[in-house]
Amino acid sequence: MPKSDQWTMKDVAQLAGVSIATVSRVLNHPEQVNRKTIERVKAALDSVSYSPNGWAQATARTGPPLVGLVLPDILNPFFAAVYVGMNEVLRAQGITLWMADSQNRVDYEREALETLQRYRAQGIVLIPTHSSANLATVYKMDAAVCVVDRKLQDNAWDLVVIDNLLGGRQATQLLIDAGHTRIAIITGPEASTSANDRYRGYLSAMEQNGLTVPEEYVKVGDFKQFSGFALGQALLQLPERPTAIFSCNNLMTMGLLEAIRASSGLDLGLGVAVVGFDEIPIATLVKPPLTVVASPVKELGVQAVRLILERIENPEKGRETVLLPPQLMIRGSERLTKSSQSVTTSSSQ
Amino acid sequence: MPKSDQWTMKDVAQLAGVSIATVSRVLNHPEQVNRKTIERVKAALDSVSYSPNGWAQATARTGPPLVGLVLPDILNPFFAAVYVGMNEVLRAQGITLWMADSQNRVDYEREALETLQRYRAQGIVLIPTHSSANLATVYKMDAAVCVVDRKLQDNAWDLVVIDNLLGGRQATQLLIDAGHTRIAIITGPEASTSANDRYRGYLSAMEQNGLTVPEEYVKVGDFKQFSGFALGQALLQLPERPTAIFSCNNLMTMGLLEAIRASSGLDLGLGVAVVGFDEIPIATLVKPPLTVVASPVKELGVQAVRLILERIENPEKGRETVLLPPQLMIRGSERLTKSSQSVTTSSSQ
DNA sequence: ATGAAAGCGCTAACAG
DNA sequence: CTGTTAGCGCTTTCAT
Repeated sequence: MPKSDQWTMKDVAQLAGVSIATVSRVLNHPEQVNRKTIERVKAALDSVSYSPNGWAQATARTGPPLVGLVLPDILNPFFAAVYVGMNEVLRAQGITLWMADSQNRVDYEREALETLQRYRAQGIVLIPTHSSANLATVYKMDAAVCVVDRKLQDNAWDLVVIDNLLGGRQATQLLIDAGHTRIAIITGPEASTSANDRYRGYLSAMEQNGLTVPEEYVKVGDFKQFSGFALGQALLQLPERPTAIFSCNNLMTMGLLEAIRASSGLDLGLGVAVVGFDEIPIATLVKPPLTVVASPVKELGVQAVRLILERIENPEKGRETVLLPPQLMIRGSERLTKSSQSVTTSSSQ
Repeated sequence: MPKSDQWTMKDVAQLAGVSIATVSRVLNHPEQVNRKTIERVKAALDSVSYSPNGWAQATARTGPPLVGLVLPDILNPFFAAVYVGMNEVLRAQGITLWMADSQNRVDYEREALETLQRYRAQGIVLIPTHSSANLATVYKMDAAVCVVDRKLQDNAWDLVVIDNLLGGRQATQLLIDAGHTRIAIITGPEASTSANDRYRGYLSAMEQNGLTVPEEYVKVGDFKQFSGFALGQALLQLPERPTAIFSCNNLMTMGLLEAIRASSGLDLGLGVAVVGFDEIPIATLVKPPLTVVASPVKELGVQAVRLILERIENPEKGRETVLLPPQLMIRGSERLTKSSQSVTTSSSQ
């Protein structure tokens, strides 16, 4: 319900019978103003429920503290958690956080970065969509930049990532320790460094244990639920079916579970074991509960903000990389249940 | 990597040997400028990779198109989907979307609203945390306001909501049709109008079918996962245990499933049936797949933006309410499986 | 303690 | 076509 147009300081000044400077003072430095004048101005102020024009304020001062977050998909709870982590510490500092969803598109990502540049953001946290597409744009940023979760090709900025190599290795080792030898992997897009690292961790653990990795055991997904489903089905239909699958992100794990559920003669823990990367909300709801390599997601945001704030403070500070160790949540899905031999018969009745 | 401070139009003008106005022109109305001058200015422009100061632009013009979204919890995919829906249509219009997470706190919500007011947002989409706490603040908004998903006490603004009454009725009827008579509900906080409507829908369906609702069958949760878990456990331990439970939102349904899973002698479809409100990502992954009353979530955002844009166009337009019908996703969890009689014995071995 | 005035970086008439 | 000029709404000297 827009009222008459917006009130300016000039209006208020006129109302209170003072100069515009005085109004500004009661707003920003009340201690410099006579108590009685304050009263009068305040009365005028909320008689029109005055609200300062943020844009004008910003030009007159240096521009307000603003930090931006550009992420690939807000529907992914992983990324949403980064927002939450950042927001918690920024709010305490009185800094505004602006989030943009690039929808995994490099052009949207570039737009978002340019917007942040236009508004002179002091800091930018970027979860890149692609490891090199927007490199040039990022170079031009006048803000403190911190890259999160996925590496850029040029490692010139502060960085906060999960130790994906370690995580991939741990997940795989978990399966090996559970007695599996035929272990498949559903990894992410080649452009994703996290996916690559997890994959490399997998390879390293396999090799270290003298296990072979048949080509058809390596499926490259796109980190979305459907690819987990489709590739999961493909794996389950192999003649030499893997007994364990390592799924490289939350959404694909969901899809994989769906595929397993849809398969005849198989079930989680019955004929096929699973370890996923990333916590998923249903991990404790499936049977057996799902073992995952969980990322300290909110912590990613918290650390990113810390680095940003430090760099705003001291722009000359050396580049820093924070490697957050993943957390093993061992819940049971990494092993087959006793009855797994009888699967085919028991479920076909 | 902040470079020397930021370049202004004045600098560029000087570099190109033209007036500041000319620079502004090549940026905004190039057709009014000599081709050769354009070249020269453009050269200067990107020799310093100039980026206009958005704040200054905003004061000089009317202020750029800006629409805000204030929601209670971005980690809840339901709300995140509203963001996505809004973003899709706003991006097409070249309007910037600013999102703030109120974390379900009225004070944070008020802060966010005031920020939007300061930046002269042209439109605000509000998913309220409380039905009355910030009423006064919302009244003062100079923007086109559209309330989404939860009603405010004073129905003075455009509104887009799910038809919760209908949804509650449908969910309950589904259970009744499946043969249940002992039907419990886990509803949401009393302050939430959606929760109330769903609850009323439940009551109405029960009454209409001549079924009684024992007091202990009505549990009031807080829309978070844990309350679903705790209240679910409480229900399952009742002497006169309900055979069906209607859970009133996504998170609590997750908790409820967890409680069922943790219970001895019971399982989904074995002794207890469930219908949930809101789609959840695991709905198709549990066994039997979960029947839900799903909300067209992105559509909430799309409709909200439509109303906002219409009102910006014509502020005098009458208040509008859009009631989106929920969608029944009948998947099986609303009924008990044949073997449900033998549950207690079969699982106690 | 207060007002006048300059300026923040940019846009948009208004003259030539 | 281009430069001069007057704002936009606010903050902040600099006087008084």
